Amino acid sequence: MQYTIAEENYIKSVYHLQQQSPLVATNHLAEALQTQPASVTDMVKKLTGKKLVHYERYKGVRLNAAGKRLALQIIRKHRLWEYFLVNTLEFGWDEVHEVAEQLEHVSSAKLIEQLDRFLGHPRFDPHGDPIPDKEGKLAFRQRLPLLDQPHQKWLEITAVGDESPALLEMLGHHNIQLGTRVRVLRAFSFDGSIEISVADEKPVTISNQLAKTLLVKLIEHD
Amino acid sequence: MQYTIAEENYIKSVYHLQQQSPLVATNHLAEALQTQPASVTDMVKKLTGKKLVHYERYKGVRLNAAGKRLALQIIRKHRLWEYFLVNTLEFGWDEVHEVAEQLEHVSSAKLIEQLDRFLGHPRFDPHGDPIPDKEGKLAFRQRLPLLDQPHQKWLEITAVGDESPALLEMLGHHNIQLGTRVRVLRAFSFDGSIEISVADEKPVTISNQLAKTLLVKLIEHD
DNA sequence: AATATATTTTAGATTTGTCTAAATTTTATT
DNA sequence: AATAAAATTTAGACAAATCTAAAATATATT
Repeated sequence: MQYTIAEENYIKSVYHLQQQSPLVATNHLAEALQTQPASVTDMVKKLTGKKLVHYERYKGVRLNAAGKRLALQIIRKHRLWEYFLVNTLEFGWDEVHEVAEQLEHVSSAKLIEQLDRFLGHPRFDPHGDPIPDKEGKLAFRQRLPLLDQPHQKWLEITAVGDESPALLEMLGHHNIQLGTRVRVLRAFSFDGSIEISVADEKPVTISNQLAKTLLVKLIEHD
Repeated sequence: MQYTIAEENYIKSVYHLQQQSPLVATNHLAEALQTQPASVTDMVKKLTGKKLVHYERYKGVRLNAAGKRLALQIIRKHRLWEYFLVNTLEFGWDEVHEVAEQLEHVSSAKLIEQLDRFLGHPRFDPHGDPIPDKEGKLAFRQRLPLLDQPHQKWLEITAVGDESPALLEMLGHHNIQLGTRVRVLRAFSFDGSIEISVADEKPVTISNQLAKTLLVKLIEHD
């Protein structure tokens, strides 16, 4: 079957909100979709009719197996397009979201398979989020807040928790990208900022807020 | 302003139908858009209100300057995407139309400019149709029906008047592509077929129908 | 446990793009 | 020029997705 853009957007939002809690509230969904709760109730009933979600009045919604499959397909398209925009068309990170929101609704299995192939089957998008494969499988990679990491250990930036131009500017300033290696040197209790060394260069101090937004994995030292 | 997909499709259809005659009939548009004449009347009134077309009851529609500009923008997107699908994602000619119909409605000036740049500013799409530039200008190239060409002169295939898999198969069989050079050797009055030499190889006979579908330009012999 | 507050649903309306059937206008035919 | 046929428009209806306001239900507070 084919779904409308509105239906696809609801399914995607339910998926994302379920990462926080397994049952998604009407108001939550309404806020995420920038719409009114009454509209959400209507659409959720429709999606129940189409056997994509499980829903109980006044309780909340969650995706069923078919809904989850669909959500992962849409997310796959979104993230592949983001990868394309950044790596092929030289968009900045912070410019891709809106465009990918549109491209993700283009429906053609061949288009996505060929795009994936052209891009070399990337497993992570430009923000470090995993790109579901054809079967919906997500590659795993640690995404621990830089803030809480042990000192002196080598870490690699794996993802960012925000896609704003402001963050991109900040990272440019500090010479940080996905894949950059850092070490936490010390923490300041005054404002929660931390001192880190970026790519083994001279130390810089970054704010608590930035350190919470950067996600890392622990790496073997070498 | 932003236009809906339906509005864009109407504008594009009016543009194409105007190539045949400057004033487009309601029934003509209805047929092209696979819809009912009554729906066309409604939409045409809406487009008149949005100052994209000039319309007189019972007479017909034509694009005004703004409408033509919009049509060329949409066609630019359509043909750039077709070029991308064929040349980057290795689609066949005959598989691109549907997908490009969807992609052409994605709205992002940067997307199109970067795509155009990535593709190397192509001036003709995979069917030989010109790709409007940013300002809406179309490159000119002769597109004369192969059928009516003088014998013995060197000709180059510049476009095809049809995008079907059947035509693609036919051309594959005869080793003909856009850019291929041919000469008309003789015509048969029995069924209107003609004999041609393809790339100076052994002669082949092609049907009247095929000879009408292939468009050529005259080239300097060398 | 009763009541107040917050959340969610229902009811009824609106917009967009479409439809069918009937009415109108134009074009073609006698 | 009158009439028949074709094309077009109008009128009224419908589905999708949304809205506001009111009603219903759940949760929190005393």
